[in-house]
Amino acid sequence: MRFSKAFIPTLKEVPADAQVASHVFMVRGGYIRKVAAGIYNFLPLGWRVIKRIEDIVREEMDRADAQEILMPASIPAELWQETGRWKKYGPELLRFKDRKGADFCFGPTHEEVVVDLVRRETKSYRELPLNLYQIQGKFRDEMRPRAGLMRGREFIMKDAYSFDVDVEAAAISYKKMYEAYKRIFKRCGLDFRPVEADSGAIGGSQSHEFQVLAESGEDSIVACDTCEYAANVEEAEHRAPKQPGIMGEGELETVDTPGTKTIAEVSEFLKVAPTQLIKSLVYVADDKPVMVLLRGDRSLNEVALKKITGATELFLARDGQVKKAIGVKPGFAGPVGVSIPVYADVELKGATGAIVGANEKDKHLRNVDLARDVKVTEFLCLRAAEEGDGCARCEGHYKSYRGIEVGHVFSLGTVYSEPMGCTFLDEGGKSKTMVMGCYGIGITRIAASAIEQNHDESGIIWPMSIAPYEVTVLPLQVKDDDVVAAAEKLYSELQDLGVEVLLDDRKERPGAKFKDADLIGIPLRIAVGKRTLGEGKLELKWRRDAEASNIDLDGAAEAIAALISSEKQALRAR
RNA sequence: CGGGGCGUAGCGCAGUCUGGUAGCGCACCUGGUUUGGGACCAGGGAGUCGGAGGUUCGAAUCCUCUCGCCCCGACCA
Repeated sequence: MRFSKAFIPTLKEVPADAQVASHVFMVRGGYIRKVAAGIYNFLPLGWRVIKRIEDIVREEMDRADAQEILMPASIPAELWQETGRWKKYGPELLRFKDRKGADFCFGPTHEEVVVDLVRRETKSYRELPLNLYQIQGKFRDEMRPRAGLMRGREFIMKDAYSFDVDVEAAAISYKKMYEAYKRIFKRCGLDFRPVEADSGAIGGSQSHEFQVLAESGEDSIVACDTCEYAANVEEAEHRAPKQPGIMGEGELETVDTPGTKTIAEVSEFLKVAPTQLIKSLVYVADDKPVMVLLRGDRSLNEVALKKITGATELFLARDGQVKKAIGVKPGFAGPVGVSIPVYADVELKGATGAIVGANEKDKHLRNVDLARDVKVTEFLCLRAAEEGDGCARCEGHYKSYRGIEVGHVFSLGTVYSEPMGCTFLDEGGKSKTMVMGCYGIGITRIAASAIEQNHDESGIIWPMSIAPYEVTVLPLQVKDDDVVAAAEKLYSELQDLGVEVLLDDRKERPGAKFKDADLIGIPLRIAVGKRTLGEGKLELKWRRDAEASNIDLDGAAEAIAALISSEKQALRAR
């Protein structure tokens, strides 16, 4: 492609609504333009990146025996009513009516449609396993779209659905997808971790998120420094401590703590560390109040509490509900003498000398001995994991990271196949329900996360595998015939070798071309200038490196093509 | 959905408090000089001041309503 003919509107200034690197550079580099909140145009460069990512995903999905189909974006409400999601899915589901007034939605995910397809066409165990996938625009009316392509409302997703005869077979399908995902993200040049995720209310047996490690990520994850264990902090288990988290001595006493409602205020007022306090939280689990005890500086792992209580709906109690349950508003709530179930974090087992709310306005209790003074229903691992905690699986310790979720694999069991009657006949002629899995990849989010992970102050640094072009050729003096001729020759030779090349033939000064090249982030840059041309050389620079080097003009195209293909091989082999 | 902020030329912003000819930088067009890290000079085109209503002799500016966008939070197969 010739830059002079290309639709690549680059910007010098940072758009006011962009905060994160991927958003800033994709707008400045002429990759995307906003149409509405969370909805974007993909310009030629942006679309080339998406297509390259899609190609990698297709290759690996096909290799894992999945078959590509395309389902509609518009889905009739009847299908969603069958599974009850028409009611359950909130305002995030974009609903609309056709001219006859029939309800439709713009599919945010396609379980219903694919199950409907498979239940009609697949009748025998001989046809299973079956794995169908599509790459398609999805719409989710997010409350708060943000950060460009990182969290959009309309976005491109690869979604796959597996159908198996039983749980064991489904586990094999799951594993195949898990392995395919690892290959996909590696080939995209991403530094990622598969992490254990909440399989929660949906009921499946397992679930993994694929998280790209990046400071700007929305998710918090912990990963063991010794073994392979990594998990979303919403979900992470951790090793119980050997010693109680709070120790002290003294007589149980009531102290006045006027107006101190938060942990910080109480610790400030009593001149003790927050670690000497016990945080008493009242939650409502399916309409029943429960109390949770944590050390003052910890936070709750809500998923763990959900599992323990078996509740499908769980939320922090409002002031009035707390008052009703234990007779005092939050701020002075405590576990001594309450009649609702009390779940304490294991860290508090054997705790003495703790400070808790007195269940009386403006009063706290000091020197509480949990064993002596509190009726604890159960000690459990309840707090959210933090950096430095002991690993649940080995003797290692956790490091914490921020992550961007680019993929999610999920075993669904029969959650959809059961209500929709997706069955088959087994060898004995008996009707059975298919066991499913679903597997998503955020195609557009991969593009954003690749930039989050690979950029500097000047712009993007694309991995070779997903870059819009593999090499850019810059003729530096457009009025010098020798320079132009050499650049044109190299350009056509590279094209003949099948290299994706962008020739910056614009009548710009060298500085402007360098700046745009850095911004756009094509991994290899060849500068054709009269300085080096006189010695029969071209200047070659990797976008990721600070220094350039010279290569011979003779055979340059072949040498460049070889560099590109070995770079791509390296990503595959990683 | 709660809190905060912003809508003025394609982009970034000033002007709004204190009503009185709509501005600056970048980008764009023309001409000239420049040419290895976003050149310079001269000239030029471009804005229903988000929208509707109101107050006023007069509204970008004051009032009411509304729409859009951004940030924080809550939420999120």
